[in-house]
Order: sequence, then C-alpha cells, then structure tokens
Amino acid sequence: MSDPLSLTFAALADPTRRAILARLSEGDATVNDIAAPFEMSLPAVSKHLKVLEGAGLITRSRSAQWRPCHLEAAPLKDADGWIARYRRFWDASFDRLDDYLRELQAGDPDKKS
Amino acid sequence: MSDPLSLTFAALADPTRRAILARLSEGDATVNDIAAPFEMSLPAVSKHLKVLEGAGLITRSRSAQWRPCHLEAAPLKDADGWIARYRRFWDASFDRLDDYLRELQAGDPDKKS
DNA sequence: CAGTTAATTAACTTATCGGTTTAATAATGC
DNA sequence: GCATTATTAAACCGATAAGTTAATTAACTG
Repeated sequence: MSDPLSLTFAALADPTRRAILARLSEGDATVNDIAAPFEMSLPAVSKHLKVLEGAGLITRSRSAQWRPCHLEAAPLKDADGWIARYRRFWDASFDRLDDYLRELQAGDPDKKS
Repeated sequence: MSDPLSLTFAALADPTRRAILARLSEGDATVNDIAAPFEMSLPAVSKHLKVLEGAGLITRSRSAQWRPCHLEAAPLKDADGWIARYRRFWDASFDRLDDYLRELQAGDPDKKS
C-alpha cells in the first residue's frame, strides 16, 4: 500500500536505522557486527534490517552462516530528488534556474568533475 | 522522545503530507484550501497538519477564523544535509571533494541555521 | 553425530498512526 | 443573541511499529 518514497522516508525515520546505514557506508557488515553498538536484542536489529531491505536501502547476500548487508543508495537518491525541489526555500543560491540546472547535472551520466 | 531528524523523516513518510508541503510551496493556504483535493475528512487533514507542525515543517498564524499554513524549510535542509553524505554512492560526479565544495556553496549565502 | 555460532521466526505486549464521527471552540456577520 | 464558517478536540477503531523472550533454521566444526 505504501509507495516507495514513503517506505524510504519511514525507514529513515528511526535513529537506529540511520546509524545502521552510516555503518554500512563504511563497508558491508554482518548482522552481529551491525548489532554490536546497540543496546537492543538481535531480533530487534534484524527487524530494522528487514525494514531497510523492504525500502530497498540494503541488500543481503549469503556467505556461509553470515548474511552480509550492503548499502543500496538508489532510494536515497529518490528521497534527495524529492527534497531537492524545496532547496530554493532555504538556499538563496538555489533559485528555480539553479535547481533546474542541478537536476540536469544529476540526471546526466557523464562525469564532469 | 523522537529527535528532530526522525520527526522530519516520519512527517515526510506519508504521501498526503508530502502533497500538503507541495501545495504550500506555492503559497500559504488555509486548512480548508489544503483539505480540498483530498478524499478524507477535515479532522484527518488537521491531524496531518499537526504532524507537520510538530516536525517544524509548517507554522500557522491566525487571520480571523482562518489559520493560514506556511511552509518552513529548515527541517528539510537538515534532512537534505543527512542524505548529502550518501550522495557519492549514487552520483559519480559527487565524490568527496565535490560534496565538500557543494556544502560550502550551500552553507555560505545564508547563515541562519 | 553433537555442539556452537549466525540469524530469523513466532508469539506477545505496548504504543503510535491514520482514519472515522460527533462535539466543541473561535471568529465573523446579521 | 443567533446563525454560519473555519478549525480543532474527543473518543473510538483497526492496523502497524518497535521492542521483548523463547524457539527455530542454517551452516560450520570437532
């Protein structure tokens, strides 16, 4: 029933899940590794991972008895795309034209750095 | 109990509330104006507005018996700031240096946060 | 095989969410 | 004062969220 963007924002609306994504931004990790810093049970962390997976923010592979988690940024890109339309409200340098140009750049696969 | 960022993402995790913000991005509006496009009761919309207000995404003033709603983008800026750290994962043109330069550009013009 | 480690599932509790209908508050206009 | 309009509050409901503990699955190891 929930659209992808709602799933993404809902997944991000929890500090534990945001911390998990931050951890994964430094590299893949197993469930136990991910759970270690948190003062909650392993099943609780497992549920958070399920929410993140449901939102497409992580994927899980299998390696023996471990299930390494991997960050998937595509939904974050979509969330960013939604927020981008409001940038002009907080940043004077992003007026409508700038915003349009930025979206062009973001959507263009050629790499001009 | 919820931190501001969680409140913001939770508020965005509903298509009705996102549509309300989109409407307000075109100008202030009263509750009835906001509710008109939706197939739900007025109290339901009023509750959504309360959630948005609780997240700091809107403010409400009073003008006679109307309560015009106004978009407040500051929490969106914070949400964007959180997501920004992941930009390098989906956009090759935003490597760490580009990201740093972007934040400089975004942070300089108005220093009100 | 038995034992250990990794992770998930099941069952349950408590709280919050998103909606409803009905009632109340607040301001305007006659 | 009384009716009308705008908005919120109260009470309620079903579904979902976030956590727990206990049990289960899955894979490795001696």
